[in-house]
Amino acid sequence: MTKPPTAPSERAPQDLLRLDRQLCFSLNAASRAFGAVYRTLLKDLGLTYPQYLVMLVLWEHTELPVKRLGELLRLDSGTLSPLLKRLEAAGLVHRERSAQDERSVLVRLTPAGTVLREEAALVPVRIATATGFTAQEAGELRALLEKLTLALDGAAFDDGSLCD
Amino acid sequence: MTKPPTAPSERAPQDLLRLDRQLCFSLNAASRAFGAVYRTLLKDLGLTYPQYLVMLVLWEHTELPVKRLGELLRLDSGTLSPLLKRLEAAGLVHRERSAQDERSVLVRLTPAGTVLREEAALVPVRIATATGFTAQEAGELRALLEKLTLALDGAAFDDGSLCD
DNA sequence: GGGCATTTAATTGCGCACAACTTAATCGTG
DNA sequence: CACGATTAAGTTGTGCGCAATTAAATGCCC
Repeated sequence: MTKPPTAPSERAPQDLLRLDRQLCFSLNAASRAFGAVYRTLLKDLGLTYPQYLVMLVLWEHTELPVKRLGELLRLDSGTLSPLLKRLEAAGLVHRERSAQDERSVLVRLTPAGTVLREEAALVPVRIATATGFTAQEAGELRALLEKLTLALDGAAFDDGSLCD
Repeated sequence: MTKPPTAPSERAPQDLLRLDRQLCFSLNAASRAFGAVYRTLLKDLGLTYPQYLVMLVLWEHTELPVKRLGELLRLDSGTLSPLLKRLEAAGLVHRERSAQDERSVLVRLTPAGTVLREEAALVPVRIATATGFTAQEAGELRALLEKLTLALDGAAFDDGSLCD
């Protein structure tokens, strides 16, 4: 039942397979658990979790093109276009072609979208409570996650071992 | 532009909002970055990332009911049923009603599904390389994620502040 | 200025995640 | 044994994530 401590360099393939499963899986599980808590908290606001992320960006920037929104959230137009269409149907955002560059579409908060910020003010507090994390733990976790994301992004593009 | 250091107990709502965004978002981003790397690695095997997770469980347990599979992966039949149907169509698993309990469906590896394990052997190694993480870092991250998941699961169910 | 590559959104198609519901088998209690 | 409650899978519908494609505007270079 107990696993003998093994030096990293001597790990057997089975251990790697297990370790791997646990890391990618625990990340997946945590992400979905987070989503579940957000979902219950956001139900009253009529927002999904990804929609909430978009609103968070807009509450900081007020108006910005879809392109920039996608860069900030790591999402492409295939995801954002229908999502923004739903937010527009809900009356929270307005979309219009940029006058300077007619290819670009500017997303802007409506008054209703701006007001929603007040109603959403409690969400982060409740989330922080739900995690039970201290600021140190949260910071530590974020640092690890950002390091991981950076490494994985790099590997996906310029690591030859992945693209054989 | 620079943020003055503030004691956690005195954080203003805006800071909480930002911190919150960064934590849930970095988790989301890392999870999707992970998925992207797996996707490229698994393309040759004809597996999606969730399908790979199912196969990982099956490679350990050989045969088990859908119910148990769902518990291990935190997925319900709404997700697993069509996924398993696709794995069965690909010839990797076999499904049949349990004789003991006709409500239950047993999922079992086919010979092809068993053989696929050999082909998948390199995946965890490449993933480990892509993360660039030491075993310590990976362990530390997993510990934080599991603690987080546990806290979030608890909050979703028995925390009154979430269900008002 | 004309023609071609690039950029930006939108659309289409597929698979996953989840809620709500349906169906069928089993359990429990009288 | 009967009958209501519970349990396990499957189905349906909605939304997200992403690849691939399309359409339109812009930039560039001769």
